[in-house]
Amino acid sequence: MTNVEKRLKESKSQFVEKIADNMHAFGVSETIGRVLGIIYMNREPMTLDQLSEATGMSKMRMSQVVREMIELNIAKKVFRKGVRKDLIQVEDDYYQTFISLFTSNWQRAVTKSRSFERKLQKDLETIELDDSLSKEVIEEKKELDWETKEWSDYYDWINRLIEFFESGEIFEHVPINERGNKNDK
Amino acid sequence: MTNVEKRLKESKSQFVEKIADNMHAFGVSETIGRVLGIIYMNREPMTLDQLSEATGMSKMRMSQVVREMIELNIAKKVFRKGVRKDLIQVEDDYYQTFISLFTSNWQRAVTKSRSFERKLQKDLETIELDDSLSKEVIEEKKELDWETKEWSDYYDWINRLIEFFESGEIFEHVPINERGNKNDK
DNA sequence: AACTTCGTAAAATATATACTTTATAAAGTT
DNA sequence: AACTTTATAAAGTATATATTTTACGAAGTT
Repeated sequence: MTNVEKRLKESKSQFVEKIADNMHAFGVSETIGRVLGIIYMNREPMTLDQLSEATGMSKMRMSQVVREMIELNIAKKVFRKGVRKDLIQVEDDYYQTFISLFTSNWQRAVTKSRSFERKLQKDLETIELDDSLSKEVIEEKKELDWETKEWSDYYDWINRLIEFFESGEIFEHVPINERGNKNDK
Repeated sequence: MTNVEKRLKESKSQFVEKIADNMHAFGVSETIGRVLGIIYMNREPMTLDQLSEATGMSKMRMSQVVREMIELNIAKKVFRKGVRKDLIQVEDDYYQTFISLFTSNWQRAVTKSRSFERKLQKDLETIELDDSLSKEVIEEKKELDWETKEWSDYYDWINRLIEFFESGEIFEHVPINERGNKNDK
């Protein structure tokens, strides 16, 4: 391997580390970022064995990580005729990866919260107010009712925010700085 | 304490747990969310001692947590005449909290990345291409140059996204579902 | 100046998260 | 049917993150 080749390889691996680091900052495990970076730089889908080889981690761990990535919508399994092993392909658009990472996270939070919300609201509804209660207590009840509604609106907003990102509308208002296509450099 | 009062208190504490849980899902420690919830529900700024009492955690931990919250822009120390202890107040707007949480996180990632980006770009610039190199190697060098620029654009986009959120412009496109003011319920 | 009160740094401990090993089921091959 | 290959579940181990304990300096009080 020539000196230039060595240096390019080194730069490439630094780039992968940068992707890993970036994604880690955005709340997923560093390994997820590293695997994404490795497949991205490879330009071709990869198998669990190849990933295991490339990361130095166990195949089992790769299996776990890939599953997480699929849940996050930043990877998918692809089929190729004659190949028995799973081939994993990743999202190759930085912006889309960013969006998937956050919206799937937000979505999970919304879903989780909804059922709790209903439960709390039901609880509050069954609390009967009568004249024997002090002004302060009645006031507090009202505040809690109000907070619950407010919280519900908040989650509604997050839902609309998710849609705003996933539909791509965000790019109309925060446009990508176009630099031409990868293939006409 | 009457039965109603007990149940209200229970609902209130559940609400705090919900805030904690929600914020945990958004990448900060559960304790940060709990502290925010506690101060929020208290409607008044609180001291480290009060927080320690309310959470059952050490005062030292409260000190650490509050500092993190201040860095995240979701809390601040307020001064009150005659009070020596620090009084901690929190952001009381759900939407603003959401925004601060994410933008400060994104901002940190951008800052961290910028210096690395420059370093990598410099490295790549010093790699000289000459005719002895294969077509593949030259192609690979070009791809890396392209990726570096692409990555730089991506961070630029995140910066503009941060501004889009922090300026409040986001609310023009994903409006809050108005329900009137807290004080006219 | 000696004495408190308060906040936080540094080191030690506990808990949660990331990762590996071992074991097993499903599908493909002989 | 016996034998491989592949993926993943369950349980155990290691590493990272959250939290407490101990200690100390800065500012206020007597």
